[in-house]
This record gives sequence, C-alpha cells and structure tokens, in this order.
Amino acid sequence: MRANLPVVLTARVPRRFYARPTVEVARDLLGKIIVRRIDGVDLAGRIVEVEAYLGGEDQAAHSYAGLTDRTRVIYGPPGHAYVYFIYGMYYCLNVVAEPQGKPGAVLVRALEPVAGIEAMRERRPRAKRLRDLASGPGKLTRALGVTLADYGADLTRGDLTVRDAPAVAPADIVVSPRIGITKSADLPLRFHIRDNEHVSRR
DNA sequence: CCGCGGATCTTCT
DNA sequence: GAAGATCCGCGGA
Repeated sequence: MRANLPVVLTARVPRRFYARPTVEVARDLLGKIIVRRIDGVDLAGRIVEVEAYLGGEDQAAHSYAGLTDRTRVIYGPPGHAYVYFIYGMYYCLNVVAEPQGKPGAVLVRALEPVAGIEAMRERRPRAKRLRDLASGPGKLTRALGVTLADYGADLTRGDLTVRDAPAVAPADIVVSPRIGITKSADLPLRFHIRDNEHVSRR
C-alpha cells in the first residue's frame, strides 16, 4: 500500500476557542479539520455538520441527567472529547464547550475526508462512495478509529486534534432542528455547510 | 430514491 | 425494562 500523501497540519485550535457559548463553538467548528494520527498515519476530515447540546433546559443533552460517570467530562475543561457508545454498536464524538463547570457539547455529525482516505476506507469497507465514508456521527468515528479510549482526550494536543482552517461564511451555514432526538426536538441547534456532499442528510 | 426493520448493549428509570 | 444524539441492507416505486 502506498504511504499517504503529506498532510498540511495547520495550528491546533487553542483552548480559548472552546471556552465560549456552545452555539458559537458549534458554528465556528464548521470548516475546521479533525486530525487523527494512527500508527504514524494522519487521517483527517473537514467538519461539515455539527449539533449543539446545551446545559439548562435542553432535555436532549446527556448532561440534562446531571453529573454522572458518563457525563463528567462535559462538566470539565473545554476542548476535550466527550465520546459515548450508542445503539450497542457505534461511538459518537463531541467537543466540550463552555468554561469549566458549565455543561455544553458539540456533536460532530459529518466530515469531508481530506487525508488518509485509504486508511479510512479500510476501516469502513462498506462505504462505496466517498460521501458514505464519514457522513454521519457513527461513520466518522469508525473511519477515524475513535472509541471510548478517547473519552476525555485533550483536543489541543495528542493524537486526536482540531486544526485551524478558514471560517465558513455565515451565509453558507444552514440551521435546522437536530436529528434523531425526541425531546427538545424543535430547537434550531443543527448547523451544516450549505450544499456540502458529505452532510449526513441532504 | 424511499421506507422499514434488525443489530446490539449501555445508561437511566 | 426500555429507550437511545445510528447504520445498513432489503424490497418496492
């Protein structure tokens, strides 16, 4: 197998980026690059779809249950990974927002693959087309090899990081209700890049 | 393209 | 005991 092409690694997004209101962090994460280094290979994808899960009255948020073993990282310092296991089969990746002590997280729902695509395909052999590779929260964690071992990982350092990239123009951000939930289902907390092929539902 | 059901197990009620 | 921030393959249009 051919080695993957060189990846241009931009600066890591700094801690202060995450220590803001969850909705702001969610919108501003669009366009940023998630890089996963595995066995010396960089797998990377551009964030094209996210959802915000808030503290307070957001009944869809896992933190609505309060501080438990599962949710404690959501209450911790921002810029860390909240990973959970769902439907007996899949992992979902969130980015913790808000200052420490205040719950808030951003679910990463879809990536546009930009590097290490061959390695991602090996992890997702059933993805026929490129747009099937990471166009869903369970797909992208499988493609990047993200598991509960990444619970609490610091996204500003280590082998799972978020990298700077040009901001997406506000006019190119589409806002809609979140997907796959029943409680607090009408809040406009899903954000995706307009007309992007890699969004989970079009 | 669309809708439906099965897989599979952790977490909270 | 049931629901859940999902995905995939199948059958029909």
